[in-house]
Amino acid sequence: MPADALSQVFSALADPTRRDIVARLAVADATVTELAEPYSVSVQAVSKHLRVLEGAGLVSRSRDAQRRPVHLEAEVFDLMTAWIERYRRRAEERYSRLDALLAAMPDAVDADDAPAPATDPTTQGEA
Amino acid sequence: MPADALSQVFSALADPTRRDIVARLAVADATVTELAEPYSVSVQAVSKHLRVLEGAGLVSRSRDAQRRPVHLEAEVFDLMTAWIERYRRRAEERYSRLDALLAAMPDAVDADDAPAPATDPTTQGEA
DNA sequence: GGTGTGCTCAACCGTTCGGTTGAACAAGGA
DNA sequence: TCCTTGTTCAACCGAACGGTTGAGCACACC
Repeated sequence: MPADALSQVFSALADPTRRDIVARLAVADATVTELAEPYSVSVQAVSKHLRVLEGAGLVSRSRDAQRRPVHLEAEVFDLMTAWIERYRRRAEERYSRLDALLAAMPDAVDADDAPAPATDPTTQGEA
Repeated sequence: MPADALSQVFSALADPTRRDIVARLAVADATVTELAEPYSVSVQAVSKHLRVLEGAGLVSRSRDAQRRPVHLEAEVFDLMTAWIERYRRRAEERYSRLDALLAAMPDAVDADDAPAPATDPTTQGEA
């Protein structure tokens, strides 16, 4: 079962080796052995990492004789950015609202006790 | 061993339940039982999720009698955004360069064969 | 055709992960 | 004081993860 796209992308990037691979692919396409060279793991391990990255849509592979050049696909990044921005923005709006609230009632408000007016219950779930 | 910050954040958000928790915390702070209510898992499981989110710095917890209100910390998002933007931008630059290259030499260039000029070897690793 | 190279498939291994249940702790309310 | 509520701790379980080694496949080169 392929899990949702966002989960795949985040979990693909949760591994430092995979992030480093992405970083290197951002400067140039590379083959599996080229990618494996700087690490102290087997080529097979890197091949597995690439399969994960490909599954997440972060990377694509073409054919060049025996070689399988790996190419970074930048579009998927937008998926993450969209998710992140959505909730960051919301959180920030909430702070502004809290600031306004605190400004409006200048005494006796314990910040930890705010009952949270729940202003925007729409579009709550992501799925 | 606490793993690097970026790995923790990405891996924390790789779980759909945890992402949903973040989404809900973006609209208002909540206690553990409140957060657990909509899901079909035990409160303990949610408590574990929160520990992961806290470890990643995505969330903070205060005290209110027996309750432990959970609060979304928006700053960590910047860490991810910075990483993502860095490599997305690089990849896009590379496409522009490739476009320019292809425009400059209108014949006989096999895109898959580019030997990768390694334009910016500095700041290659992230750690 | 045979050999070497690049890569993947398959099986296995130890660790981590998400979940469970059961017990414990902490604090307010009767 | 006892009880209930909110939360965490501890032990356990099955599945997934990151890694290994060994075999196999696909293709270029001699």
